[in-house]
Amino acid sequence: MNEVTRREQLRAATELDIRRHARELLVREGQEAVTLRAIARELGITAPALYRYYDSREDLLARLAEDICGDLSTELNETMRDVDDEHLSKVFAVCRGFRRWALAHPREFALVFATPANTGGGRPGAEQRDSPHDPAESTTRGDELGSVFLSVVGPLMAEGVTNSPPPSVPDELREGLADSQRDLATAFNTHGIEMPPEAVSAEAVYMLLRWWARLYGQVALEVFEKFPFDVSHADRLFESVLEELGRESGLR
Amino acid sequence: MNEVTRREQLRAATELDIRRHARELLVREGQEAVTLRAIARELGITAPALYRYYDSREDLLARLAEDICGDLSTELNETMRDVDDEHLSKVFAVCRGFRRWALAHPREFALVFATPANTGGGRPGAEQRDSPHDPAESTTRGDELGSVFLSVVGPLMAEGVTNSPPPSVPDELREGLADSQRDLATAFNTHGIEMPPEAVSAEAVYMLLRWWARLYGQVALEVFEKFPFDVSHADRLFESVLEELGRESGLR
DNA sequence: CTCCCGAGTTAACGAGGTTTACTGAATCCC
DNA sequence: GGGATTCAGTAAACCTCGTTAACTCGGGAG
Repeated sequence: MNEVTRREQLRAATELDIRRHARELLVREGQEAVTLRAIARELGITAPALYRYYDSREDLLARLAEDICGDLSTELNETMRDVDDEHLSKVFAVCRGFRRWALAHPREFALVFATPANTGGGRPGAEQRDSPHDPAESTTRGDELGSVFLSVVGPLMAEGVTNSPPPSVPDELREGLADSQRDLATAFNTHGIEMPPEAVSAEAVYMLLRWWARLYGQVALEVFEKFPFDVSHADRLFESVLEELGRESGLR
Repeated sequence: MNEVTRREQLRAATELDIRRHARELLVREGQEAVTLRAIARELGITAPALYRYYDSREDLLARLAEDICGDLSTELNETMRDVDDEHLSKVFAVCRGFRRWALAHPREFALVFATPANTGGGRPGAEQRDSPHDPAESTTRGDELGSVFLSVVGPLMAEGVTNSPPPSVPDELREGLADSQRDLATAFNTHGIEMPPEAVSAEAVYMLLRWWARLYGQVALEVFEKFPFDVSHADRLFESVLEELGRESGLR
């Protein structure tokens, strides 16, 4: 009744090895250095062998991106462990953790958060393939990261803290946010966070979007060094962004 | 006294052709499709011939990025022509124009605004090369875009409008902003915009940073489709970001 | 009329992704 | 247990790519 056969065990092991080495190459030398042949070389096998595990280089990179999301998730979760139970403290901790991670792993950040999502490049219908990996796993890892964010934002919404001063979402937007409210509510359910549906208000969604957009913008600009001039005081600038966000969201 | 010889004329023409075709490939099929051989093929020449014009593929891509900045600049300038003379209107117009352009040219956007800047990948000292192009031109095109933004922000600062309600820059930041104030002041000079030095206040710089970070974040998230859920109402969301920025900056 | 500069060519190298046909060992099933 | 089967891995090959080196050959300069 050994559900996991020896073959599957070995397979899983080398699969892990492949991604470990791929990851190392990505970190050390950048995305374009993540080469099937280079990975195979470091593993002591030949390049075509990798096709037993992945459909193509592109496929491998996509899987790598999922791994990265997973690792970022666990890192953020660890970060939050050492933080007091104030909801806002946790939100701040996650934001700071995200920034720290992005600055420490620029290449991973670029791969996961700034890669144009197949903008018309691929032939349509190139999505489905009956290929060597569990399709059930595919959505899991990517959403793991969302789970972290949700788990930190959820409590805020549940307590309705966000509504204390309504962030005044523009009327023209309110209607458009309805879809997102539904999406977010089901997301909470999916991730096992109990959430009264009325807590997912338009204001809450609007707040969430603002947080993400500003956090992302600030971090991406730092990672890509695309500020209009050198910002030597990036740390303090980031802190003031957080503070501002907290204030505007009616928190604390 | 014909300063521009026939040879130079031809050279400039094909150089333009090269970039035209490179650009087309970038737009149609993405960055990795911009291949020396592909460009040469479309031009009816052979790949090594391109080395008469560029040091390497990387060099060509860098030059392409500058071209793109230039085109974006002229597009933004044209956008602003049809806008009334209210400073705020112009700022909004530039922001909307930037977003429109980014959504219409995702690959160019990715190349120029979301490419990790050689993060330790290159060997140090690989910067200078005595190569086939005018070095005086190199800084010009990239700054052209900055010029557009400055030309629209400048008037605001000059009139001191931004100070009406001081955006309350945190004390810890004020000191760190001094460098940026100097940078910005010299940038105004460089771009031929007269600007009283006292107008480049810490508040003004802080405001500028916020505008850029939020504009960039919102646009990049849209381009890369990295919002946590589908935002069908992206247009209205963007408008509300602008409105919020205007309000927070004490404008109008 | 020469000489030469320089745009463009051909040939070649090494590296990359991917496919095809194969080997040989582990597994499965009777 | 033993043959059939599955499957990780190999070898060879194909095509594309960036880049270099050695050349051709025409227009401009003296």
